[in-house]
Amino acid sequence: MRMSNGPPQVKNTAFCSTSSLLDEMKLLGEVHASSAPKKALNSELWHACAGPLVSLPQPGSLVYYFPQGHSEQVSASTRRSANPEIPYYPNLPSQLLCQVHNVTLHADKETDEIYAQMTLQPVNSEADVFRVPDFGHTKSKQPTEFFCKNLTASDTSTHGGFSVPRRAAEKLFPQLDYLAQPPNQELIVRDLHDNVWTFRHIYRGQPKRHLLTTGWSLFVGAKRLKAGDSVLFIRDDKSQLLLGVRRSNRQQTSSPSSVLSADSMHIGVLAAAAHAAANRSPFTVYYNPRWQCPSEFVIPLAKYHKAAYTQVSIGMRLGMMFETEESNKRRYMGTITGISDFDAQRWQNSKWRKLQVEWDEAGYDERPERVSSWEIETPESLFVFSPLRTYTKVQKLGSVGRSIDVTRFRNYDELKSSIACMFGLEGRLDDPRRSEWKLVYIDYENDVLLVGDDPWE
Amino acid sequence: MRMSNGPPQVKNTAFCSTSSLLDEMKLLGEVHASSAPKKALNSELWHACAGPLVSLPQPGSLVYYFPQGHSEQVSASTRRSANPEIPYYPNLPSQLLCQVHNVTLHADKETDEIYAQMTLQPVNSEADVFRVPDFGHTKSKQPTEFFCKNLTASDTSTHGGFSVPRRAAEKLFPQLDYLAQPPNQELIVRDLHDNVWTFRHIYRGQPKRHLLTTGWSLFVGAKRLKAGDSVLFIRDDKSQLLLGVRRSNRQQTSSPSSVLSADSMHIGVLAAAAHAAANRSPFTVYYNPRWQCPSEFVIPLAKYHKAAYTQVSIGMRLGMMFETEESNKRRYMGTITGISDFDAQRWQNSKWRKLQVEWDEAGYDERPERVSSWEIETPESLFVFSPLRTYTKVQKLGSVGRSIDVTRFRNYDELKSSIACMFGLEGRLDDPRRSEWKLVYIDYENDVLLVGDDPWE
DNA sequence: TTGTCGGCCGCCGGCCGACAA
DNA sequence: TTGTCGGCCGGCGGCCGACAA
Repeated sequence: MRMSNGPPQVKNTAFCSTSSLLDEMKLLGEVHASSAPKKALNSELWHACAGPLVSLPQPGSLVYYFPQGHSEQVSASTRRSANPEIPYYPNLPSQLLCQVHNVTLHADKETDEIYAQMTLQPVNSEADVFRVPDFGHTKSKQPTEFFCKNLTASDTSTHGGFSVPRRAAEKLFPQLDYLAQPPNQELIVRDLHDNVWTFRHIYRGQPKRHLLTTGWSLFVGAKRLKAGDSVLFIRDDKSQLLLGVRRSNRQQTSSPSSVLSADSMHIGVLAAAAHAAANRSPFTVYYNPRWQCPSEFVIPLAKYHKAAYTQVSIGMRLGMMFETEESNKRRYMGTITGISDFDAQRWQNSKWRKLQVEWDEAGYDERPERVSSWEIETPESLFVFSPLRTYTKVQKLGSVGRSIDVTRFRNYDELKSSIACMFGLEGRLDDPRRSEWKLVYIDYENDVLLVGDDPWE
Repeated sequence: MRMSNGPPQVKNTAFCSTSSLLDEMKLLGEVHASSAPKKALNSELWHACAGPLVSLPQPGSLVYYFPQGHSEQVSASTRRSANPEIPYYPNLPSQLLCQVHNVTLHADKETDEIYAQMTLQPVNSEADVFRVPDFGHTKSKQPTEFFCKNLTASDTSTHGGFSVPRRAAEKLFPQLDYLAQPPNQELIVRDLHDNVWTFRHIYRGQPKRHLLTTGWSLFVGAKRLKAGDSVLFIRDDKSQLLLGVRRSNRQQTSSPSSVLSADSMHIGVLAAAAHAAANRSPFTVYYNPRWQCPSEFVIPLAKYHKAAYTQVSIGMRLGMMFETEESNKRRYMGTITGISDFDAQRWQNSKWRKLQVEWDEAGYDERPERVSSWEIETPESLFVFSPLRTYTKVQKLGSVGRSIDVTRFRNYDELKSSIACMFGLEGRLDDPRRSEWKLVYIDYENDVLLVGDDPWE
């Protein structure tokens, strides 16, 4: 990583930009356009719409910002890759250490497409960190009271209503009075924009099933849902029903902007970051998790450091999580076939998409040919002691595991021997035949390491 | 105006960027996204939708590009004015002499909102001009076979069809067979995207009137038209019917971009222009004529020079054209109350919006407090020999006038005496009582000066 | 000349169980 | 368990002239 030196008056500018930052924070509580005050979007619902793989950095935390990744998002939006003739910004490193100042959740009024706005402030090192007050922003994980259904032709046709999967209705909806003839109730549900939708929920037919009838077609029409799109329901902490929409990839419109040319947008990304880097002043980015190239370009430091613990080499096997069409996680396996600069011309020695991968399953459904080291799991990064296919279960381990602070360790060996000591497993961690402790898993988002045996077996 | 000096190897870079420009031109014939080949939009229809006040520069011509104006368009789109903390580009002058390389017409697939894409190449002076081949692009004026109607509640309700103003039906639609009972026909009409719409045109009712019935509601639904929006019909050179849409100002949605922050967009505008200026390389801008701040930021040289001929001073009367709610031109009168830098901090000595104006009619309907000298008409710039209120008629004079090349003259006096000489009017042009030649009018778009008497009186 | 309304008719939106995947 | 279909009923989409601005 290239480090750019801050100007001599770093302290001063940092102070200036901090006060303007606070102004900005006040503004953020208010409106984007000048209309009625806007409530913050429901975080659980936002994350449910975002899918299981999307996580956002915590306000106050440190991240690396990758201009290349940001530029890729612009390319995906404009459907034009960056013009090679746009100017160079020699003072802009390929990764920029930043403190996250705030993260706000948004959704497009028209399409319900979710995105996040982040304000990042470049810092020289962790020592520079200005502690921002905690605005009560808590990490929101994928809700457990959740279901997501891919809409069928029947669900979206004008001919009928919505067929509710049985488990979903029983887990999420208020209990029906099954003695009534027929059993039915009125559901009151809110979407991301806090619009209220009411649906008639009825249990009828031969055989019996749960259906949403009256009110459903209004919703389909308003959101312009098509077969293949998904709807999801969650119950929030006040056990209010909420619903969201995920459009199929095919449905992604994202018409080219009529505001700014693709070139100017790419230049804007780079110039804004370069200016912020030079002055240590905050800058604002939007992150659209559900677009074609879903690589995050704001990487939490802990997640980034994971990659530093791991040695990768050509021929090494790797796993990587993707979202399935049914909105679940699924790990795809592959082999590292090359390690090189993704863009040797413009971003020499950048860590962005440095690894070339050949995927075991060459589905027409596109997986990237190039990935970054922090996106993948390697045998070492996962401390493999058991077959890879069981890992998804481990990620549900949570409470039965034990945790230690990963950041205390300077390298993999220190970490490993400390784990072994902690659990009385000296010498046994490296031996795949001793399987009392089958699984070890790092939860990078929470900076903790979980150890436990497989509770499912 | 500040002039920035080109680098020593100007010739070289100019050559390089020219060849890339030709590549770009080839690309422009193809698609924006990678789908089926796209036909060029109908220019007459585009201009009809744009309204009577919008004109675009000719490919190959010289213009001044104003970064401030471009930035204002971004502000209008994001509804956020430029952050004062965005970086300075000391090498970017407030106006940039450019050659227009191409102009392509576009319309948003979703909203039919029109916009134009222009590629501009900065040049040092007129001598630098690289003559681009003429792609047969001809200037398209407001079509004469044209009508535009503001939609009423009845027009857009689901209850009925569209009431066609009588003159419009008789001038534009194919003649009905008035012997039929009732007289009716099927109209086949295309929109900007070349979609075909068919309407039943019927002449019925008591008293008789022209109506569009079957097919109309589909169109209203698809375009999401509301009362207050306008539709317009034109007949092209092959006497095909075309129709377009103009949304009411109230209806302008333009939700904030989820791609780039407003700051990054503003920076992108400035950095792209600065880079293009430094390298004399082409850059691309989008111009959205129908947005809130409709000031053009790409000004034809002839129009710009007009302002140089004219002296403005505080207290001077001025006229300026605006579009009325009925999509007609209307001149509003005002008084110059100040002449000063619009943004003395960032754009010192810029000519952009240098004039402060107090308008005679302080309608709630917003007219700008500040304008640029080339946007206005002053008594001198119009060579006033007759009351202002007749000028709109003169602009229809066209063929009965005579023309001379305005650009030959270095100042107003030279121009005036040459006109006088040309028409044998020495000494009489300045005398308001000698009225054989009542009116003199400059058609800035065509670089010609028209002289004639008022054919309407 | 043309905007809005009441009247009226027929199509399709929408609720139902049958049936099969 | 749930996707699709045929049946069937009623509300509203949509065509009409009356009437008035």
